[in-house]
Parts: sequence; C-alpha cells; structure tokens
Amino acid sequence: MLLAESHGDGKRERILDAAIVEVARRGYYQTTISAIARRAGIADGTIYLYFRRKEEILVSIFDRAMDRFIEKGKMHLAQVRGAQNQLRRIVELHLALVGEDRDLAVIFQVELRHSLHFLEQFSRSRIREYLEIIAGIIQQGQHEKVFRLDIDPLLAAKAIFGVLDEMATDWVLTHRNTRLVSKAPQVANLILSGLH
Amino acid sequence: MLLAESHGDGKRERILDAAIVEVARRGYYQTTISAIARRAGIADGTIYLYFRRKEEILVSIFDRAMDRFIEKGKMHLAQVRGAQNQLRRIVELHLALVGEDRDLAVIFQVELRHSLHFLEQFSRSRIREYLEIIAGIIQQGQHEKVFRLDIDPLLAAKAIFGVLDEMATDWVLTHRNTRLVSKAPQVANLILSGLH
Amino acid sequence: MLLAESHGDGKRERILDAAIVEVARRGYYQTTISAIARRAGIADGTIYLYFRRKEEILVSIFDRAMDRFIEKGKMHLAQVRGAQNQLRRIVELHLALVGEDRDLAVIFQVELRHSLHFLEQFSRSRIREYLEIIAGIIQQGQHEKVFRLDIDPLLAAKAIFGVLDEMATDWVLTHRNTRLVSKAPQVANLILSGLH
Amino acid sequence: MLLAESHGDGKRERILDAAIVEVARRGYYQTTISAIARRAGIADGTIYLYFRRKEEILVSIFDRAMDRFIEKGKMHLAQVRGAQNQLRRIVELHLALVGEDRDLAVIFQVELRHSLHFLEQFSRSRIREYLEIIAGIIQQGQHEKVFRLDIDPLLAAKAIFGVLDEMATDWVLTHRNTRLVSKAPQVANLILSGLH
DNA sequence: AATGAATGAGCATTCATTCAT
DNA sequence: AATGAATGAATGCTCATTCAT
Repeated sequence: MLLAESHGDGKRERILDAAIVEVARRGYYQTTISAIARRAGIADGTIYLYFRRKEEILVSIFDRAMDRFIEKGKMHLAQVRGAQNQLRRIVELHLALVGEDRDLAVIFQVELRHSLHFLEQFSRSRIREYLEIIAGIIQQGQHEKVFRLDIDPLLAAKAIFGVLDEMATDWVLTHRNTRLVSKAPQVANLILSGLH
Repeated sequence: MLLAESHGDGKRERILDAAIVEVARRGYYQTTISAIARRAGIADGTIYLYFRRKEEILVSIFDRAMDRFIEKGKMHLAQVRGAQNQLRRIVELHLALVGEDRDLAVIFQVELRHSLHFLEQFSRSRIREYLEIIAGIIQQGQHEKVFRLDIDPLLAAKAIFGVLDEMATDWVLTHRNTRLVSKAPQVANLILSGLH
Repeated sequence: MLLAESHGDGKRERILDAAIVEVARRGYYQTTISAIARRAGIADGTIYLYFRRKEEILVSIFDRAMDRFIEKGKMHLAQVRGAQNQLRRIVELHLALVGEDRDLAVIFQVELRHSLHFLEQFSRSRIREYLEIIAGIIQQGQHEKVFRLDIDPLLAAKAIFGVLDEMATDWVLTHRNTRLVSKAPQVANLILSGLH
Repeated sequence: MLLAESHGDGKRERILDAAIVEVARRGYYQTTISAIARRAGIADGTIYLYFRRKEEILVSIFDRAMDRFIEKGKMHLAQVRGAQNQLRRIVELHLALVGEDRDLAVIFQVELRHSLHFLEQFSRSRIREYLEIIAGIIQQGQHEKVFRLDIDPLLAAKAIFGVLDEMATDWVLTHRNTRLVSKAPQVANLILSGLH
C-alpha cells in the first residue's frame, strides 16, 4: 500500500520534493521534520507513514535521483556509437542533469557528503555502478584503439568522475547565472585528450 | 609563535588535534564540545577561551591545515623547474599530504563538505588560492609550449583539483591498506597527457 | 448474550483477549492500540467502535474478569457449609483463578496497580464487594463460635485479601514452574489459625 | 562529584523530593521531567546531571526510601527482645513509616507496581531483604517456642508482608483522616495469633 | 586562565484518536 | 460495521554556551 501510493495521493513524492528544497537551503541537520511537513502541506506525523527515520528521507532522495539518472544514462548511451562519443555524451548528461535542478545539485554535491557512514553505506555503492559504466566505455575505447592502453580504466573512470564532480561543485558554490552544461564541450575535450 | 602561544601551554593546538580525531571518527554534528575537551584533557568551558563557537573549531582545523599545506607547496615548487615537473610535484604533494593523516583526510574529504554555508564562506576562498597556483603553472606551461593553448587554465586547474580530490575521497572511503601517494605517478601521467 | 453479541462477531471479546496478552507482556503504557488491533485481527479504528478510550479496555478487562470471578465464587460458596470451609474454599478459588492465566494474573497483580486514579475509581469498588463477602463469612464464623470475637471482620477480610494478593504477586514475579494453587492448604491454615 | 553533592547544593535530594510529589499526584507516566524540574526550582537539563534517565529517578526514590527504612528498622529491632515483640515492632514501624508521608506511600503502594520489568529488577530484590528479616524473626520465635513449628517461615513472612501491604494500600486509597499506625495493635494481634 | 555546573532552547518520534470512504 | 490514512499534541533528552567561582 505504502509503496504503490494507492492512497497517498503522491504524498511520498511530495515529501521528497519538499525535503530537497529544505535540505538544499538549510542543510540536513538544520532541516526539521516540521519544516519538510509544512512545505509538503501535511502533518509532521504523516511523514513517518512514508519514512521510518529522518535519514531515510535523504537516502530516498539519493535513490530516486540515481534511478532517474541511470535510466536516462542508459537510454542516452544506447543512442550513441563509439567510446569517444559515448564519453562525450556522459559528460554532457552528467553536467546537464546536475545543472537542471540546483536544489538537488546542492544535495548531491554538498549534503550527501556530510557523513562518512552515509557515504560509505549508500552513495558509494551506487556511484560504483556509475564508475563501472565509465570504466567499461574506456575499456571499449582501448579495444577500438582510440584510447591509450597504458591507462587503468577504473583509475581513469575515477579521474573523470572527479573532474565532473568538481565542475558540479564549483558551479553549485560559485556560478549563479551560467548553465553548467555549457562547459560540457571543453570538459569533454580535456578528458578525451587525456585518454588519447 | 610568541603571539600565538604566548599563553595556554599550546592548548589551542591540543584542542584542534583532539577535534580532528573526534570529528573524523564521529562526524561534526555527532561530535560534542565535551568529547573534544575530554580528549584534549581540559574542561568544556576552556574551549571557549580559544574558540568563540563550535563551528570556529572546524574553520580553524581547515585554516591551520591549509596554511601548512600551502607553505609546504610553495617550498616544494621553488625547488622544481618546468611546468610539467611542477605539476608532477603538486600531484605528489597533494596525495602525500592527504594520505599522511587519515583523520585529517576524512575531515577534508567528508566533513568539510557538509555545509553549503561553510563551504562558501571559508574553504572555497582558500581553495581558490590553490586553484590559482595550479592555473598559473598551466599558463606557464603554455608559454613553455609544453601544454596545449586551447585549454582554459582555470578550467583545467579545476579539473586537476577534481581528479586529485576524487582520488583522495576514494582512498578515504575505500582503501585501507594502500598508500595514497603511490597512485601519484599514474595520476600525474593522466593529467599531463590531458594537457599535452 | 443476545444483546452483547448481537453484532461484531464476538469482536469485543477478541479485543479484550488480545489486550490481555499485549498488556501483560509489554505493560499498559507500552501497549499500543495498533498492537491490540493487530493481535485481534482487526483495524485500529474498529477498536473505537467498542471502546471509547484506551483506558476503557483496561477497565473492561478488569470488569469482565471480576464478573467471572464473583460468579464462580458465589457458585462455589453455595456448595460449602461452615465459615471455616468457606474460607478454605475462597483461598483455593482465589489462588486457582489467579494461577490459571498468567497473562491475566500479571494484569491484576501488576498493571492494574499503576494508576491511583484508576485504582480508586474502578477496581477498589469491585474489590470492596469481594472484601465484604469475606467479611460476611468471618462474621458468620463468629456467630458459629469458630472465630474469635475480638476481631474486626472487615480488618480481617483486608488482611486475608492482603495475604492472598501477596501470594499471587510473589508467584507472578518469581515462581515460574509451580502451581499457585498448591500453596492453598498452607495459606488457609495460616489464615484460619489467625482467626481462631 | 555527583555522588557527594560537593557542588550541587542538595540538588539531587531536591529533585527526588519534587519527583515524589509529582509522581504521587499525577502518576509516573503523567509526570514530565519539566514538572519535576519546575517544582525543584531548576532547569530541565539539570536533572540529567543527576539522573541518566527518567526511570532512574523512580529507582532512586525507592532506593533512598528503602535505605532509610531498613536503617530505621535495624535500629528499632535492636532495642527489642523476643520474636513476638520484634514482630509487633515491625508492624508498627512499617505502618508508621508508610503512614508518615502520603506521597511517598502512594509511590510505594501504587506507582512502583506499574511495571513488571521494574518490579522484577529493583523493588523485589530489596523487598526480599525485608522478607528475610521477617522470616528470621519467625524462625527465632519457633526456637523460642512461641510460634508454631508447622509454619514455613518464608511463607509466613510473605503473608505478613501481604497483610501490611494491603493495609497500606487500603489506607492510601480510601482513608484520608485516620492515622495508619493506629491500626498497628490490631494488625499485630491478628498476625501473632496466626503464628501461635 | 581554568573550571564544570547549570541552563533551556530545540527536535525527532510516538501514538491515541478521528473521519472520509 | 469496518477501515486505515492522517493528524498533531506531547515529551524525554541533548548539548552548545554561559558564568560564578
């Protein structure tokens, strides 16, 4: 019942959306359950019909976003041939999706990093999936002879992720009026020349 | 030295050292002033003779480490000639220093990221200094004709920082028995070939 | 029967039975309406069709048990002649009934005692009935010249109740494998010699 | 430090005194930490400098009272010779002490009974001490040939405790203007004739 | 300078009760 | 009659900060 929203009128989604805004603006620890409930237009207690603990809301924000992210990612990659083009597409997609919703971006680039425990348990395992997709493309590029062979694919994948992540964090923290995705071509060039 | 340690028997340093351990192990919000005081061997109230608010301790940890980091960095760079060698040296130094003290590394890679407010106000301005040092080297390398000219030095500096930062975070979160600095040569190669 | 169970399929009884188990195991305050409903196999809200407030369930447990208890008591007493034998029979019946259902015994010996308000308003008035039955027997015994005349019957009735009650509490709290009723003969002797 | 009240200005005692009044009047679960603090004239948080959890206050009320009770009991018993006189003295002392402070009596006779867990863990072990003192006197009386030999001393001790306890509960719940201790002679007679 | 007892605001979570369906 | 989602008041406990000593 809870899972399928048979009755909740999309309350679970509304809670997550409200939480994204609040957490992005005040930080996880400064965000109260009451504030989330108020923004979602429900009673405090109602939140606990959908989430067991406050932390679970943060986890769910992450999971929902990652699900959407990875789904979109697979769709986009399927449309592109060649390791180089696929990497370009990933760079573009990563920056586009992060740059699409600043509040969500704040949570991903800032709030989700606040707890070693949390990072270890949740986000890193999903990020591992992502790293492996990138590493797979690099390996494929090495087969295609378009990428150097003396590169460790996983190390390079981490490096690429690091570059994208830093661009995202930098954008979240400093630029206010530029579109993050506009940096994609330059960033992709930098990365591809490093692999060549 | 005379000014900073004119009194207190190095208590300020002891408080910072104690805080590094506690914050790294429990997280900033889970760390109490009492716990820091206990580890530092002083009374709770004494901490407030050296720091106005709890947050100031975190800021001071960051500042002290950055001072040491940048001091060492300048020293090392002065000993090396050529943009490529200087970049290699920076990669090595960054990974060596982060890999030297796991508790401090945890704070830099995890705890310092959890507050947008904090990140914006403090760390980014110091990191900006760091980014500009790297950007300067890249620019110099472009003059030396060893780096491509179609690269935006600041963008590249951010990318390099992103790579180093991701390596550090990855090490903090996953590897337990490897030395972070051992990755330096590979990482430096990756970066240099991207600039070439 | 027709009135009380004209509807609901015996739900009221099922609720009381479920409540006895839950309250005995977790305590009144630790028992939730949800837990009672779950054990009774009905929805939370349904309980409120049979009981106005949570406290009313506890009252009803008490009343139902006392009704059964007093009914049985009168039946048993009618079968016995002589004050001494009647007292013996009461001792036996009290210990037998309490010892018959440990969950119910826990509620009587422990849970029903926790609220002064509750004790004053409900249980004591029913216990008063019980005390007066015992006092009546003692008075009868004094007429029969088998009990001393310098004894206040009501005081003695309270003393007897106290003895029985303490035996029951002691059994609930300590003995696990003995049958409470097995103490009846010794206890009866003690009491009868005190009245003689 | 905490134990010796070196600094607390008797705060621990004041908290216990305040808690006795509040718990007696409203019941343990209806009593809030705030109410106790208010009556004690301190801040809510201060209570937690002296007690770890709310429950610990209840335990401490019990322990402090039992300590005083047993101390007085030993003193009184030492002044009296002969098992019969000692029992009379215990009856008198029990009823006198319980009857001395109605609030404390309410806690002992009502509130401390509310949790099986609590009863098992704390009060019963201290009451065991008490029961054994009584049992010892009975045994001595059997040696002195003033008490019947066919009586199990521990069973009789429980019976006596039950009588005294019921008198106390009855007084707490019903009589408002009588002195509990005034019943002592009659109660003692009843008990002694039961043992004779 | 140092102490640590005292403060009291702040918050996640529970759960009896209601009521639209 | 029955449901169970929704409510929101209520509270134990923590902990940064203060300040008298």
